[in-house]
Amino acid sequence: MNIGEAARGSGVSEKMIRHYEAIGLLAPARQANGYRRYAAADVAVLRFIRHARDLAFPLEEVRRLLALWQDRGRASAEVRGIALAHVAALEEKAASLAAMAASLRHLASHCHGDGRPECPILDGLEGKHDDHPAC
Amino acid sequence: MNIGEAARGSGVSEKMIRHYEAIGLLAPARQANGYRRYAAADVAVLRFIRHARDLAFPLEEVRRLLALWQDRGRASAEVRGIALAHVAALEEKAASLAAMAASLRHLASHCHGDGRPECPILDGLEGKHDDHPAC
DNA sequence: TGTGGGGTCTCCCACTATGGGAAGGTCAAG
DNA sequence: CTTGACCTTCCCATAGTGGGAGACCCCACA
Repeated sequence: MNIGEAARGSGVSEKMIRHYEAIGLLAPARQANGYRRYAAADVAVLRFIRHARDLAFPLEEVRRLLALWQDRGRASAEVRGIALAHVAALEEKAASLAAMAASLRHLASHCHGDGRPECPILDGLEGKHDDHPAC
Repeated sequence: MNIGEAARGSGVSEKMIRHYEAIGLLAPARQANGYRRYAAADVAVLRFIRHARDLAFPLEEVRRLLALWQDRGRASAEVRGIALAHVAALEEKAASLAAMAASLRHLASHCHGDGRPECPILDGLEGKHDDHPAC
């Protein structure tokens, strides 16, 4: 099948399919006219990549997971190690974002939000209350 | 003061100070020799930017906040609107990352993580259990 | 036979935000 | 006058995705 059908079958855009090929994640065959030809196995690889990306694995980790996936004799311990490290990274980033949200929400909670110019949010960004960070 | 002192005084790297100038967030004076000269007000602007960036405001929103900050007659309602929209965006992203972490952790919890090749994590990425997504 | 339209090819550029590094000018202290 | 710290501009890189241009390829339809 051609790239369009592979895209529809995998849920990966044509652009990204070409990109993944360019960085060596897959190597589809070529037809006489230069078109890429995708076998069912290629589409499976694309789906694997998409699922890994849906979990926000960086492409370099996708590459490692893909290699392990295609290695019949791999030890599941290695996969698990990658996965748990990524879980930790995700949780850390989520916590960091949640902390920012909480801190900004706290600032906003002190802001009247009316037509007047007084604004504790801007004061906070300015650093006015650096001496009273807790409140 | 020169850029180095402004950097130390604001916590913003020289590189980024020049970048912020290039995109029009501040406009320091120039000395005869071509060096940038920063007044205390410029450093205050840089600190404001840094605090906004610490809360992950995109630079385009920093620009709007900066304009409001420097506008004596602004309505705090507009600031509050920007801030709360950003809080919502942060919380949404945090929730999304937390969901990914939970889902990957769930996969990993079924993985022995020993020397054997069986690996539910890779199976999940492959999409093997698309018919039993709940478990 | 010609034409239109849809698919595909390769390139280049854009985005966000940050940093590295090169090649060169400036200035103060020794 | 040299040395070293500081400053300048300019180019490149990162990660992942998309947009678009200009050029083929192929098939159907008139």
